[in-house]
Amino acid sequence: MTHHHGPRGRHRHGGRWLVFARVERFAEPALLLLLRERPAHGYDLLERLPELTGEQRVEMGNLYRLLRALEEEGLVTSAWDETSPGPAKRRYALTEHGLQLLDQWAEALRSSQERTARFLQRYEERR
Amino acid sequence: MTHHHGPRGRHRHGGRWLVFARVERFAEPALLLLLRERPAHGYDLLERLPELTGEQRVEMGNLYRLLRALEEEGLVTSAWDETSPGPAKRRYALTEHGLQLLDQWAEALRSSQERTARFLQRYEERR
DNA sequence: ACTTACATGTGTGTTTTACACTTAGATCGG
DNA sequence: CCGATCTAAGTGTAAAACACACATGTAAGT
Repeated sequence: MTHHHGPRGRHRHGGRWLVFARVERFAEPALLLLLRERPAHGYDLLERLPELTGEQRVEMGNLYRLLRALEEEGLVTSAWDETSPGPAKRRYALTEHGLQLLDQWAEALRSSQERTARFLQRYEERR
Repeated sequence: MTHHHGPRGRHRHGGRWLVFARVERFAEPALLLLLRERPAHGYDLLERLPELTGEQRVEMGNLYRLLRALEEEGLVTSAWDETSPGPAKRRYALTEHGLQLLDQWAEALRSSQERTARFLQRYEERR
């Protein structure tokens, strides 16, 4: 049974297109920001991400993979949380490098805001 | 010789990350907007796109494919321009559907602006 | 005993983007 | 005339980003 996905940023729904206009890799700066506020484990981050990404829920499989990738790059560290009860939790914390990358993201997002603002201005100009 | 691509939205450069924070599929609304202003052919659009996307040049191979995809979806129409001299030009024009999709994009981009603004606000809060 | 919530993952297909390359008409310098 | 360069439109393909399905185990509630 082959899947039939539409384009990623655009989905047909009730005869019209739904467009999302997401920033690529936005889950990354979102994670870094949440982790700057306080260390947390994956499931916790998964639940708090929509505060930043909008209603759109980040796919959990990819989230865990992303966290491990960030760790490989030295942007976060992790350790099993032995203290708390329940299923084993891997607790992530931001590193100095991760903090720096977050700063870069913030700058890039400000540029993105300006680009989009210019687009919208030009869109409004002659319509 | 194997290629070595880094992550798409992030590239190492001189010891630090360069982050771009691009909106996914942004070339699409950019094309639609340019075509709303006046019909044009691919190469022309290629040169004018950076006005909207920033310095980042849109990859030409993908641009031509995107234009044909837009046509298949009925968002633009095209015809060979017989009149003008030089290499054959395929002239693209926006359709009513394309105009509607552009409107959807504009709305989505406004939402994106708000999301990003919220992110940046939260980023600035406690730093 | 069964279901639900918490928690962390793997497998894999699709879409989007990056990079390399091709073809062909026209124009310009030597 | 010959080669380089600009204009114009593509193809091929690999990597990266993302979506969807599924697996595994703990704990709590009913």
